[in-house]
Amino acid sequence: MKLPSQTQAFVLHFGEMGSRWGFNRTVGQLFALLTIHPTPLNAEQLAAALKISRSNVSMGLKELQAWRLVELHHQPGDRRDYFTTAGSIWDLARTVFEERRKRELDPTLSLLRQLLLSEPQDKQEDQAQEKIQEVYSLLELLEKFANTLSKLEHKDLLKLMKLGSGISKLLEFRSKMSGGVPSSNQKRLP
Amino acid sequence: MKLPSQTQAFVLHFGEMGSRWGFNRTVGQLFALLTIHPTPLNAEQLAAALKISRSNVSMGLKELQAWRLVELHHQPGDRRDYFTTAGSIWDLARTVFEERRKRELDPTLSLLRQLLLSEPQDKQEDQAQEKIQEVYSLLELLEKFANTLSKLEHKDLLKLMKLGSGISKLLEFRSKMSGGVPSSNQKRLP
DNA sequence: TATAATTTTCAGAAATTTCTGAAATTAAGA
DNA sequence: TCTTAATTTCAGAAATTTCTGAAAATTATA
Repeated sequence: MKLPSQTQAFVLHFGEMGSRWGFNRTVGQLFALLTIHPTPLNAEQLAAALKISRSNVSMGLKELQAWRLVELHHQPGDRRDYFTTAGSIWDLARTVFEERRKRELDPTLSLLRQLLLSEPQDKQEDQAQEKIQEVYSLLELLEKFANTLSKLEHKDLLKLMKLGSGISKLLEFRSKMSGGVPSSNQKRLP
Repeated sequence: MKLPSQTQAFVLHFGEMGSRWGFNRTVGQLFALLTIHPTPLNAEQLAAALKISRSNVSMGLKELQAWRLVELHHQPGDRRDYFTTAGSIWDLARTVFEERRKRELDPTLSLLRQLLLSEPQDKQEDQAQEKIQEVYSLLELLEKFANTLSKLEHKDLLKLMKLGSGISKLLEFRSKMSGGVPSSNQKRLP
């Protein structure tokens, strides 16, 4: 497996960035290679192309499956598993976004919820809990917004992302119409 | 420095999550403690409260300064540096968002831009470059959207995040008005 | 059912990251 | 300027994460 130098650079870079995106170097490289390669690859091919051990590939693929980023293929008369990334580039970005939301937000929301249950015993604890409440409210809203974005149809997501500064005008416009476009989350003013 | 158990749990959790959010345990703990504590703290107090070395605190604070998440204070007649987190919870979230965008997106955009400059030498390279172009377009749009969100006024950001499924209705509405609310990024249909 | 091909698991090796203590540096006050 | 307090730096120790090779488990086919 000899990779074109462009592909090589792409794969190595995704390996480097992997740790910033929530996975390790191998997983980053596997993801990049499976994304850029036009056909499905088996574990042996992946190990050869990335010059890493077969077992490391196995673990990496398992991780990518946990992230829902790869899918299995089979060639007739070949019992080895062949892999590609799951869906279009946009599908993949969406999945990464959702999985990261799960891993980066959910555990904290769960802990903060728990901390907010206990009664503060003194002034100091009361102040702390107030701050915790603030952080909680923010993260909860962020989680809801992330979910909204996740559920948006591709067409709408594109439209939204391309709005640029038009967003604020649209929002302003909306409030002028006072309820003309009802939101599911916000009560209409009396 | 004895911390209330709530605070303790909050701080430890942020330490654990730190690595998922782009910093290490110490930085996560420092950030949490400075956020939840009502008054500015000096390095010695931080080291005592978190039971870590003075030098580790120094490095952690340096890192938090690089993230623009802390600010310095001084007490009259005391030459030690006292620290708090910079601004409100929302300010902090915004800063984390911006800094993460820088660290997680910019290096990749820069590399991909570079890869797109070279001429593909064969079919294989051409296919690869096509994929790179797709990834680049997506990330570029994401970067622009992130910037738009960053620049949004707090009031507008809240409004947007609270829209929920109302977003698609608003977007739909907008296209019906064909240019009624001009966007800076999208050409009006002829 | 036995054999062979493939994949997974996992203990420990290797690599990387984080943390500490000692020394160096900076800066304020005497 | 000298002294002392405070902070920073950094080499190496400690902790953590990643990776490998060998063995075990799984799966298909003869």
